This record gives sequence, C-alpha cells and structure tokens, in this order.
Amino acid sequence: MDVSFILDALNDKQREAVAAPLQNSLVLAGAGSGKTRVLVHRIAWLMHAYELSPYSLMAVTFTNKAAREMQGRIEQLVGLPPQGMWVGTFHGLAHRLLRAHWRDAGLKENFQIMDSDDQLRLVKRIMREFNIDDTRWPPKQVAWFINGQKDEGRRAAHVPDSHDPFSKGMRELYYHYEEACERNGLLDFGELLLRAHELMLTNPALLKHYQQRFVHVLVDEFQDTNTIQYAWLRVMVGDTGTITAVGDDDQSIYGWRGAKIENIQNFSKHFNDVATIRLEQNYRSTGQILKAANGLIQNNDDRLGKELWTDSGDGDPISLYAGFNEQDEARFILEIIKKWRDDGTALKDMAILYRSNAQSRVIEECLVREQLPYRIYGGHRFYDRLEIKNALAYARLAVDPNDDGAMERVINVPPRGIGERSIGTLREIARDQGCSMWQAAEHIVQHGVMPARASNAIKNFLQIIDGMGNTLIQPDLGLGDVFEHIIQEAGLIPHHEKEKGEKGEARIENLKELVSAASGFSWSEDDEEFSSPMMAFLDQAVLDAGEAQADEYQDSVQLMTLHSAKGLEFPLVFLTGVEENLFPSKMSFEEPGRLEEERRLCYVGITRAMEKLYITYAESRRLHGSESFNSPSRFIREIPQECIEEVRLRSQVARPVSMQRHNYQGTLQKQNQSILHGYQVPETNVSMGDRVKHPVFGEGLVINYEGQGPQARVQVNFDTEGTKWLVLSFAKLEVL
DNA sequence: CCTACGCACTTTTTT
DNA sequence: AGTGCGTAGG
Repeated sequence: MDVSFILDALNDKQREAVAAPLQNSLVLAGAGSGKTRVLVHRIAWLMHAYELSPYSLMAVTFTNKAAREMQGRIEQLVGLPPQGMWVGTFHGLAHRLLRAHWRDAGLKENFQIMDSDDQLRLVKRIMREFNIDDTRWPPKQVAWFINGQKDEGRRAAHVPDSHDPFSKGMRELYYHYEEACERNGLLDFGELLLRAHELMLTNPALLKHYQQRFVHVLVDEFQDTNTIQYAWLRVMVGDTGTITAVGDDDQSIYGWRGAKIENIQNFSKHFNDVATIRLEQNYRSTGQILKAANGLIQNNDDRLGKELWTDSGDGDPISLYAGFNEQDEARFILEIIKKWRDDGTALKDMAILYRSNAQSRVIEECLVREQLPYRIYGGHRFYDRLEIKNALAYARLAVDPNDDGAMERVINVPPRGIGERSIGTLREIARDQGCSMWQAAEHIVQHGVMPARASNAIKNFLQIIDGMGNTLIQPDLGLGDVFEHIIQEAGLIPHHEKEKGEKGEARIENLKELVSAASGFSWSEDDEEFSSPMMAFLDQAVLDAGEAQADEYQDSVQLMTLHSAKGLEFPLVFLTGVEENLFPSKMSFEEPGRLEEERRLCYVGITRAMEKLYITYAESRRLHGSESFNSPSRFIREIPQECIEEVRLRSQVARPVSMQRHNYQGTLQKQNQSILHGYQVPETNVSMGDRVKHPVFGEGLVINYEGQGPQARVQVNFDTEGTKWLVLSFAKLEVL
C-alpha cells in the first residue's frame, strides 16, 4: 500500500514519530513543532501500515476545540470520517463510558452532569442544610477541595483523617457532598473521571473488552494530565495496548489545578520500552524569538531537555518597552498596532497577552478610544452565562421535574412571588418526605397548607413547567422550537427587557443564540447512548462550553491571558505587564515549583509570536485601586540580552532608590517618532513627539519627560546638539 | 417579596 | 476600581 501521502511533507523527526513501531512512545513536541500534525499522521499511519481499524484507536485531548480539530484533520488526511474511532476529551470519553455502562458504574440511568456553577450551588445547599459556618469553610474553597481530591483519585473515604478541625470539616463536607450527589444522580466533572476509572477497576470483563478493543491510545497535551486522568489512561492501555503521548514539559502551566508534570517526566518509567522522540524544529517563530525562549527556559531545573531551532532566519530582535504607567504601556501598544495595521497586517494577527484578566481593562479602554475592534478570549463561556443557564434549567425541569437543582435555580426567575420563605418550606417538606421539591410543591398546592398567595404562585409555576414538558413530547417540534417555547413560557424575554443598560439586550441576544444553537444541534452519529435529543443537548451544553462568540469573524485584535494563548500563534505578539509581582505573580512565590511554572508560562507567551514580539512593562501600575511600583520581571533578565532591544531610553533622573536599582542600562537604539507622538506632557503645552525650538540649541524633537509642575523636565533630541534635559519652566521652548 | 446599599475580594481555566 | 454577594430596609 502506498503510504507516502502520510510520510511526505514531514521532517525526519516527525517521520520518526509518525512511523514509530506499534509501541509506547513519547513525543516531546516543542512549541510550533507540528504536534497535532504528528498526532494526526500517526493515526493515519497506524491505520495503513498496521491495518488497524479506527475502531481500535482512541485519541484523547483536553478541550473540545482540540478534539474537533483533530477529528477534522483526520478526516482531511484519510479522506473520510474515522468510523468507530473514539476521539474526544477526557471528560467526554469518560461520560460516554458512563452513559453506556451506567448500571455497572452504579449510576442512575438519568444521571446529570453538573458544571462548576451547579456544583457550588450544591455545596451551598448542603452547608445550609447542615448549618455549617460558611465563613470558616467558604463554599468556593470547599468545592476547590473536593475537586482537588477527585483529581487525585480520592473519594471522601480516602481522604486521610486529620485532627485539625478545618481539614476534618472539609472531609465531612466531602462525605455529605458525595451522598447528595449519589441521591440526586449528579456528577461533577471530576466525578466523570473518577467514576470511569472505578468502572474499569471494578468490572474486569468490561475492562478486558476495552483493553482488547483499544490497541493504541493517543494523548495530546500530555503534560497537563492529572493523577486520575493518568491512572485512567494506564488502566485503559493495560498490558496489551500501547500509547503515544504527545506533550511538552516546558509548556506545563496547569499545575495549580492538579496537572502533574511528573506524568510526562516519568512516562518512560511507567510504560515499557518507550521510544522518545524530540521535535525541536520550529516552524512558527523567528530565530531571535526562539533564542529568547530557549534562554529563558534554561533557568528551569528538571527539564526533559529540548532546544528549539529554525532554519528560516533570525528576524527582528524582541522589543522591550518600559511604560511609565499602565496607561502609557497601553498607548504604546496601540501605536505599534496602528503602525502594523497601516503596513498591512490584519488585526486578527495581533495578540495582546497578559497574566491576569484584570489587566485587560486599560488596554480595552485604549482600543475603544482608538476605535479598533478587539476580541477577548476566555471570559464567560456561552453556556455559562446566567440567562443561558436559566433557560437550560427550565429545559432540565421540563425533562425531569424532580431535578431539584434546576428547580431551585429558576423557581423565582423571573420573580413570580416565590421567595426564600416559600422555597424554604418546599425544601423542608422535600427533606421530611424524602421527595423532590417538585413533589413537595404539588403536595402544597393540593392540600393548601400554605397561604393562598404563595400557594397560587407555586401552582402557577407548576403549570408553566407542565406546559414545557408537553412541548417535549410533540414530535413535530424541533429542539429550537422547544427552546423558543421554553423561553416564551418562562417569560425570560420581558424579564431581561426590564434590566437597565445594555446588559438585558445582550442577554436576549444570547437567548436567541441558544435557540439557534438548539435548532442546529444534531445528535445523529454514534450517540446511541442518549435517550433523547434534549438530553444529549443538555449534556453537551455542560461539557462543551460553546466557545464561539458572535463577532468571531470580524477582523479584530486578540486579547487573552497567557493561559488561554497556549496552542495559538500570531505574527505580532505583545507580552504585557512583565513585572515582578505580576508576572511572575506574587502568589507564586510561596511554593517553589510555582515559579518554574510561571517561567513556563512566559515561555508559552514568547513562543506564540511568529514574526515580532514586544515585551512591555510599566514602572508604576494602578491595580485594584492602589498604585504599585514593580521592578521589571526577572524573566526579562533571563532572556539573552542580545535578543532584546529597548525602544526608549530609560529616564536618568532622580527616582526613589528602590526603583533605580532595577533600571536597565540599555541605551536608546532607535527613536520611533510614531511611537512617541501624541504623548501629552502634563500641565504644559508640549507633547512628546512635538518639534520644538530652543533659542540656543535650535530645533529638536521631544522624546521624553519627567516630573510635574515647576519641576517638569523634557528631553529633547536636538538636530545639531544631541539630546538634552531641560526644565520646562526655565527653558524657553517654542512648539513648532 | 424586591431593591439598594455596603462589604470583601481580587492568578491562571477546562471539563 | 470593579464586581459579586449578603443583608438590611421598603
């Protein structure tokens, strides 16, 4: 069979990885080295060279986006969809196993998946029920604790006993939480993985079946696996299967949520006869950018070791800009963006990266002022939005009125006269009778045990839900129509119309989008596990947050955190706020490993840039209301200095010693007039970039300033006399 | 029952 | 500074 189409157009190392024998292999794929390509071609190779059926392959990713991309590229390469192959996220595949084997997994047939929001609500509910002090055990922290334990594969019973009351309480709460989930048929994200793992361990026949089925397993972003994911993989592969793990230890940035970099570091110890292949040729960035990235990451210990290289030239050095505050930083970025745009670069090819979301605001304001379109990645996901979650809760109630979580969520949204008092009564009855809140509500309405006003309100609600339930069983209604009804019946549109500002409008727009998402939903393929389209849709809504935003196709500047930038690339990248305490974040100073993770994050940031990278920081920054003076990040110092070019002379005037200590001695290499133009010097009529005339020195260009009021000084680059600092109140400068 | 005000918090995010 | 949450008053 001709397999050249699989191996051609690969470099030697990629080919080595793709055509490796059917054995365990670890592909250390540096940034921009064609990782997904290798994965996809490996799959095609296994199918052709070893005549493996797609049925015997499983490919695991972390995000739905990555799974979709892989699926698409396999189709593209092989020419048809890989029938029977399992391609999906850890959670998606675990979910699939549990739906198929719910009985063996000890679940209810109609079990529901909770997202983190549902989970937090459940935690709060439990804490209320048991009268637990939520100042000593903040619900968020409780949820965090439970998730952390599940990531480690521990149930409440496995949590080591402790004598300190706080830990004891946590453990106790975990018990209650487990019990509540069990009773209500609820699974959080961690539970999907944990339960899928246990399903395999407790059902040897089932395990054998899957181990025999999956001859080869492929894993993307292996450095991000946590304990339970790794354990599950090992069980699924077993002694008979083999695995290809693709990842990059230098890009492990999720340790804080349980990812174990050790998994990739020790991979060769846990699996037999591992072939390790390094992909170090980078097809993305210029030589200078790679040199900077390599230099920086060398400061980490315990690396598997890897050095990126390219054969496509050095490119521009990295530009470093010191803003005097965050406003200045933002304005600088905007100037560069406008320059690149005028030179023909599309806005979507420019990315502004920052360490924390709070930093985006200043930049956004600047973008708005300059009327440049932008798009912020991350933020709230579509299905996470309040209005969407409410609509989905109505749908859940329509499917199963006994869904207490959904009931609590929307019973009084929009306000319909069922307040905390009434809900409390419902909860009480439900608990005493061991029934659902819905049944409690029916009881109340029938027996009139509550004041007429409250009783009527509840009756009204029951009727609304009943009506929704009816639309579900009408065969001629599509999923979109059902949601249309639901939103209508619930009165969500008028409810959001009442909201002030543009918020309500946006929410109504989102609800419309939900309707169209529902109409476009198809569950045809291999989803025989699901009993109805609505159920499938609801599951999908929880597991796949629906990334796309409306303005996706508009050409716009891309803003995102460094974490969400992983896996992406842009010709022009700004790495902003590169200051001590911010990046590395001061939160990372406590645990030793965290600083290395910050450094990897910086490495990720640098390697996003294809052509040109700007690193910026601000000498003074207003964040969370107060002003702080941070020194430039240590990461800047760790980059080989020959890769860096400063775009502004650091001011040489008096400053607090603490700041001066960190100043760079870099010299002014290039004056960029367009950069500086438009900078207003406070309380004067002189602007940066202005041409001025001095009675003695002649004409020159204002390139910097310092101080305020009578002490204000400007630096002028005179045409004939060089640069000089002048005190504005003395020098007789004339603006030309 | 709803609205308004005051308080505390603030790294990173996917599923 | 801004937001989200909980409590106090209308």
